[in-house]
Amino acid sequence: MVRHLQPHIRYFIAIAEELHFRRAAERLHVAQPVLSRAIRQLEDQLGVILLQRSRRNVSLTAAGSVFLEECYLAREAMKRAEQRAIKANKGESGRLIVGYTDFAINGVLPSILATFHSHLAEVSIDLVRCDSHEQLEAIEGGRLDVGFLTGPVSGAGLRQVTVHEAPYMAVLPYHHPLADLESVPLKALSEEVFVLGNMHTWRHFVSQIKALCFEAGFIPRVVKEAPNSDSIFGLVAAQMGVTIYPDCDLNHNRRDIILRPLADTEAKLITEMVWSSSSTNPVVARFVDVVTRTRTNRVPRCRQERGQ
Amino acid sequence: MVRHLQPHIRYFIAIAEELHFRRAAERLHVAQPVLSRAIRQLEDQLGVILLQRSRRNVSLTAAGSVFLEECYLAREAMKRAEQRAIKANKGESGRLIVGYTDFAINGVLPSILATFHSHLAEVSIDLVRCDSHEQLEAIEGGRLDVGFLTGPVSGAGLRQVTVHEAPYMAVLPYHHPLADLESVPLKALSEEVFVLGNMHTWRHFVSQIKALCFEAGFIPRVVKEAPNSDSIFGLVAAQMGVTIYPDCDLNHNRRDIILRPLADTEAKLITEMVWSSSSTNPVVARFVDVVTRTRTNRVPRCRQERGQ
DNA sequence: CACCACTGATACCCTGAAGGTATCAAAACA
DNA sequence: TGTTTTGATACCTTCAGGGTATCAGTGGTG
Repeated sequence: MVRHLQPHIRYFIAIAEELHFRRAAERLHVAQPVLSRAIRQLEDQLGVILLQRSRRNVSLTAAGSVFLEECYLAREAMKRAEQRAIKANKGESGRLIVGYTDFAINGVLPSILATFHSHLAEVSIDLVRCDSHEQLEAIEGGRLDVGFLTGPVSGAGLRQVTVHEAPYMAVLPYHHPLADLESVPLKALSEEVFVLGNMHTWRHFVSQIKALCFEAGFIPRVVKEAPNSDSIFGLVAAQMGVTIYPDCDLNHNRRDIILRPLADTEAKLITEMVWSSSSTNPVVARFVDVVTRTRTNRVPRCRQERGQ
Repeated sequence: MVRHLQPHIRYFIAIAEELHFRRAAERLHVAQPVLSRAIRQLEDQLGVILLQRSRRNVSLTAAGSVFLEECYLAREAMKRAEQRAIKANKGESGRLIVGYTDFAINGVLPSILATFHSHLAEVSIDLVRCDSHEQLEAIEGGRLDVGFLTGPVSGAGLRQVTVHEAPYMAVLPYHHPLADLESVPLKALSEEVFVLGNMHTWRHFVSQIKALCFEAGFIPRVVKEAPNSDSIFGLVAAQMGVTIYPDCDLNHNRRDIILRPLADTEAKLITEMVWSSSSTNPVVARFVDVVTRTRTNRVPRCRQERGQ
């Protein structure tokens, strides 16, 4: 144990507990005169008599009692400081700033965080809702420790692990003719009009959708851009158009839209956990470690059927 | 300001705040190399890198941030310890064990304590209900700081101040013939039977009542001994007898008994504040000081009349 | 009452931790 | 390329803090 309090304080505590200079000196492994002097100095500095000592008896004064209690608190505070620093160094304590997208928070992130919390309850996690490209900047700039964002990701100094892959689904209004099919060929959507997320916050995702359509041989006609998932689904339900969306929990809560797998593509929306390889925060390594080791537990999901 | 934390901690705090060794050194009035070494030693002792320092930049590691926060707490704890010790020495902080009797707690004590609390809120007062003679023993034995008890008091090493004098009153059942008088001569009670407190807890008080009667030329016939004030008044109301009781607030709350001043005596029940002249607790002196300086404010009391 | 055991305080010495000076090496910048 | 500025290193110095010897009351004991 490191000794961060002045020796005077340690000595005072020992003497106050023993109420005996020689015994306290033995306990502290110092010579008795050392204590006589230390207490005198302490009392001089404070201008307060702490110990009432006669030739035969040592007792605490009222001020000494008060000081002793407070010294205990200070000593505990100092011990705690050491221990927390050591734990923080091992990544077992501290703070972690985690970024997430809508896809992540509606997908795997909650269970990941719950798992991590059960492993290392002393780490406090700050969650920040942040678009994928903003997260990447923040991670590179050191403002974010870990990001959960839409891949693919490339960047020097970034490390990543895929935490989730969600197949793309066709999202159709309830009475749309294509909803009769078990699965929807991507090309079948070429004549449809699309509702998509706007380019500002959905940059990563929308450009992937567009690439997907391009590969299938058409350019999607976007009639509406929406800022968030609810708006997109609402507009589809309102028969403003169709859209393509990854298969995540969020979809299955609505009864006014139909989801169908895409037939002729294996493309998936990839959610990556990303962190900086130059990160100095040990909690990051710890977090990544826990997440990768427990990554296997996926939440099973049942297929939605139209009509009841 | 005394410096009770190891210099290392003070240095670490300064550097963490300045994030600059030279500036921190200036602020601390030490040479810069001192800080380089102190931090290295601190880090060695903890086994934790606290400051990430390149030739051009100093920044806190994650563990360093944690340690800094905890160091602040420890520093505050230590400052607080000093200040409380100094205050305790001046009697402005600390603990006071105060004894009281039923008469005191129903008389002047509440306002005295309220006044003291408004003067010195940092003193915590432990109140102990305790009979007069037990209080005297406890004060002499150092187990009690101040007592509020029934006088007169004599004892070497005891100091005292009279905080209240209450004239004795005749306490009569509601329909008692003597209740017709404005004031009751003590002798008129010589043929009555008495309800008094028992000798165990009411020793001081009962012996004074008996002395009073003896001076008036009779020995009171005690038919009932009761352990507390409520019992005494209840027994009087039940026409078991009369009693003599000091004039204090408690009396005036009952409608089934009548209080009349005693006509032919000036005797009063004296409540003394008593403390040990050898007391080492500065709070005692402070308390006594506050009480004696503000003793003048007595609570005025109106006379009770029979029959609405 | 003389004696002894034991207490905390004092006097004095010594060591090493902590502070100082000079300087270095790397980085940033003009 | 030279200059400035940074934290680190080497080495010297000093005094706070630790040690030993001893003192001076105190209380118990034969």
